[in-house]
Amino acid sequence: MGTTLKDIAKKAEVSYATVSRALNNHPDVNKNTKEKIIKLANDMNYQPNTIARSLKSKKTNTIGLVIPDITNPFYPQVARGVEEAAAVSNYNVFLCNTNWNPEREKHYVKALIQKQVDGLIMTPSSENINYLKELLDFNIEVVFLSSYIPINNYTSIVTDNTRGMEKAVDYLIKKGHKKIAYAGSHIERYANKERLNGYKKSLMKHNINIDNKYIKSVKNFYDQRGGYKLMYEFLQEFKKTELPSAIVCYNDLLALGIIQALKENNIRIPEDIAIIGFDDISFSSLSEVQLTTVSQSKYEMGKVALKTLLNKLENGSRSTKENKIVLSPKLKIRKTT
Amino acid sequence: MGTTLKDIAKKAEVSYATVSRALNNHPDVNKNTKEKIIKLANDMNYQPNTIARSLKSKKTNTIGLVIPDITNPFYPQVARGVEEAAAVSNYNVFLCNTNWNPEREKHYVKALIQKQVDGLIMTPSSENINYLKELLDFNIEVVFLSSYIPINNYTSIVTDNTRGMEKAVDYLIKKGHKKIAYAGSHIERYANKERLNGYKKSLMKHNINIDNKYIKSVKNFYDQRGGYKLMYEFLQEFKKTELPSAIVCYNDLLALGIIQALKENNIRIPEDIAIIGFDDISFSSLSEVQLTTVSQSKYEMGKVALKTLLNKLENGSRSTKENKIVLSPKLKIRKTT
DNA sequence: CTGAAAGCGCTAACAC
DNA sequence: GTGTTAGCGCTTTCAG
Repeated sequence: MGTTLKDIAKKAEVSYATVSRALNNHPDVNKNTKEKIIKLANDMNYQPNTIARSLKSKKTNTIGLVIPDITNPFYPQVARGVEEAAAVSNYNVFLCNTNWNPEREKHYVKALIQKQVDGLIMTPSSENINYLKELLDFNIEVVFLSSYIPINNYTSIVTDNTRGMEKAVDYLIKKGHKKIAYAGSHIERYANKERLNGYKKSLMKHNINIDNKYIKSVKNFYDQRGGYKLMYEFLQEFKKTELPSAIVCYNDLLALGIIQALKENNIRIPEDIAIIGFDDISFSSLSEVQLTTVSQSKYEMGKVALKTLLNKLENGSRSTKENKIVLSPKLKIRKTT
Repeated sequence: MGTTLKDIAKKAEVSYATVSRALNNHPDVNKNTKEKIIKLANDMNYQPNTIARSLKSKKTNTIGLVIPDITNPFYPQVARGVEEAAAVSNYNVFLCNTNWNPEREKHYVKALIQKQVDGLIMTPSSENINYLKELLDFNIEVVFLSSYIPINNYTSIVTDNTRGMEKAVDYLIKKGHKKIAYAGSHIERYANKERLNGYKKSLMKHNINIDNKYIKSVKNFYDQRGGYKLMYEFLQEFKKTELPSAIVCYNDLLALGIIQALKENNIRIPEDIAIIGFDDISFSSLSEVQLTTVSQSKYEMGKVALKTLLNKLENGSRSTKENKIVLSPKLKIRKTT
């Protein structure tokens, strides 16, 4: 078993309160005894039991990171940002993969609350307000990631989705494209809606008709598989000459699936159809892929989320006035356009 | 503040010991009072403070996952395996990215110990025995991942690296390759050594001379950048005709970097040089990449690691007799060979 | 079946 | 400058 304060106190022949003080750099403690205690603590390889400390202080220096799927390459970057910033401030982070499953998510949030995490950073599996209000009815501090949840005193860290997608479409139009399709994901999700808005905004700005048959959304799988299936839907519905000349995608994973389907059908990229993704996951820049995409600052996003959360923890939830912190996306032009 | 046992006890007009019993399904508690208490607990949205419980029970149902870099696509899969298996058994997992930095690693391990994690799953930043003995001198249960550490009662979950690489080289030789190079990583690491052994084993088996100039290792970066630089070294050292006709790589990331360098030099894959990776990260199967590779069961590995750890926690460190649990790799033949 | 009380390891008033 | 003590929220003997 681990050494405790008492063990040290016994050896040092002082009360254990003194040991506590010595080890916590309290001003009022004799220099000699302090040194003696510190030496003893080192010798005995004393590790404070932070759980006991937390019980008293009501602070665990622990946060929960609740995300849908660490396997989507967007998240590891974010997680790294969260984690590194957390380490700097002496926090540890619980990783929870909800798998887009609200039941699992509830379970996780409960478990985290019971473990007394100081706060939560999450990309919720559902953005339904009532669901979230119920889920988070534990007066716990939460920062949302990549989801905008318009509840008072919660803040969300997001990329400017609309602007990002608008830039992408602007660029396509400048290159002469007229028939541009939008391949979306979770139809009701904030990020998807915003990106779709950006798409529409650009079209309108350029007096191009918004044609609903060019707007499609993935049903079940929010990764390559989804994009792949979605592209086949396009291929079935349209004659070759009616196919869009460009497709902007909700994210890179979808884009990759779409590209695969196109290749299988000997449709050239970008000559026949140009593709733009969103996220800029690491593999989009591979020489083989070279996907044009709207880049999100993933690492930065994680870092900002963590810092925002800590700020709230230290200064109260209203210390961050913004309900939304918006990061700027960048269009990265590569070989698929 | 959260509701506590006492709050419930007050309302229920019983002692809080009774509440504890009722909520923990103790046999000896009156059915009516039990129901009343459970109802009350629900109404008051009672969440047990597991930290207080842990202080008493000396068990936190928490483990630490210490890995070098969640950003390397090998790890998210493993992490998912760990995490999902953990969830099933009601454990939570702390994610720690060491960034291959032993100092950070020490810091993390200490923090985790202080947070009283029940055990650790780790891919250590260094496999030095003395380093690890010092690091883990806290009688804490540890399962190693993808690193084999020959210390009593510790167990390691690994892929059969030697066999995997051997298969890869066997296959190349069968296809007629004679000049096969090995692109390695951390020269002193277990996994690298084993893979290199597999490479040599196959060559010897087929009476092909082992030529040290065909064995190279990455220096600083264990990802694409490393492979990229390494390939340029090859290109500088050899005339075109002397270049190997195939390269087996320590992992997919290196392979990807090598491929990029080859493309830049207009060397065709697989016609001029065939490439085989190791890991089978998700992007290796992309239609653009189609990397032939030795596939590791990453998700499985995480799951097994977690289960092994729990087994040790429940039944003692010697309950897992194997010092090493070995998973079988599979050669996935795609388009780079 | 239920209550009283000790104690997990630590912090922080409060005395002296 | 140091010791005593209460208490964080919970579990678990021990009595009754």
